[in-house]
Amino acid sequence: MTDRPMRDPADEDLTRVDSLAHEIFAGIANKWALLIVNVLGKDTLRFTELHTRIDGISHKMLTQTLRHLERDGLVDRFVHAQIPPRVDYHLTTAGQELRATVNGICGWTRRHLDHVEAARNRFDAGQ
Amino acid sequence: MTDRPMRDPADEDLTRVDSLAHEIFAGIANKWALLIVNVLGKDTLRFTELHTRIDGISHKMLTQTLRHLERDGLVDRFVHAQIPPRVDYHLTTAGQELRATVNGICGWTRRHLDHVEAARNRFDAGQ
DNA sequence: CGGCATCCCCCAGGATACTG
DNA sequence: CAGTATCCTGGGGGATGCCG
Repeated sequence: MTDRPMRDPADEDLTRVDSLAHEIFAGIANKWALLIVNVLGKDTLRFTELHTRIDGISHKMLTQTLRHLERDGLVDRFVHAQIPPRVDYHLTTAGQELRATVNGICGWTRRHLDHVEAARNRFDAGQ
Repeated sequence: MTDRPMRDPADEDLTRVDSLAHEIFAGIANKWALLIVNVLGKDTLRFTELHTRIDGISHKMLTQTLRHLERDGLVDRFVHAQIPPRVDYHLTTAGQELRATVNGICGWTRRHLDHVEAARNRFDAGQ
């Protein structure tokens, strides 16, 4: 938004709010984006399929997040010229690479359900 | 909030909004939580150190997110009985495990700065 | 079916200030 | 220095409706 040209890529840092790196990171580090990347996996899914597979996401957020991922080159969008419309989504190579590490977080979550639950009980017990 | 007892761990699914897995995942899948985990790394840092290392985070969000991570058993909190107060934060074993994959996302971001920038230019060019 | 625009509400989260 | 509490605003995000 503000004009801030000629930024040296070397000083791009995730922890600098005004850096490109931080901005890209922030756009990905939210549950809907990560879930979409995870659910897409290696598949090619159409809009409605994603919508049904990702419980709780609104029509609007799905569209919006998919646009964002497409713009950042994580998702390819294929529009079939037919009625009714059919639009397919697929992870790009870069998207696939991200998916690999996102799956790590998903896996971690599933493996630590009990750990977290126990920690919460302990924490809540001591106020 | 709603009483939903006796949930079979087997049907815990990240994509079910009312599942424990989704709730835990959602609490972690946001930029501040991930950045804190990343910045903490293997170090032991006090509140102020975190605050200065993570540009842009407010006092309130840092406290709040640290509490959340502590409650979920990702962060250990050490309060030194002294004046002025000194509070140290350190990743638990579970936190370290998560950090490994979070670093993957951070690394991915840094490696794909150019890719994303180019994709954005292409996207914006075609409207 | 999928996209986009509109309306609108709620709360995430920033700013500020007071304690121990 | 660290934590908690209060206030207040912006925009995230849901609901709805209309197009191609």
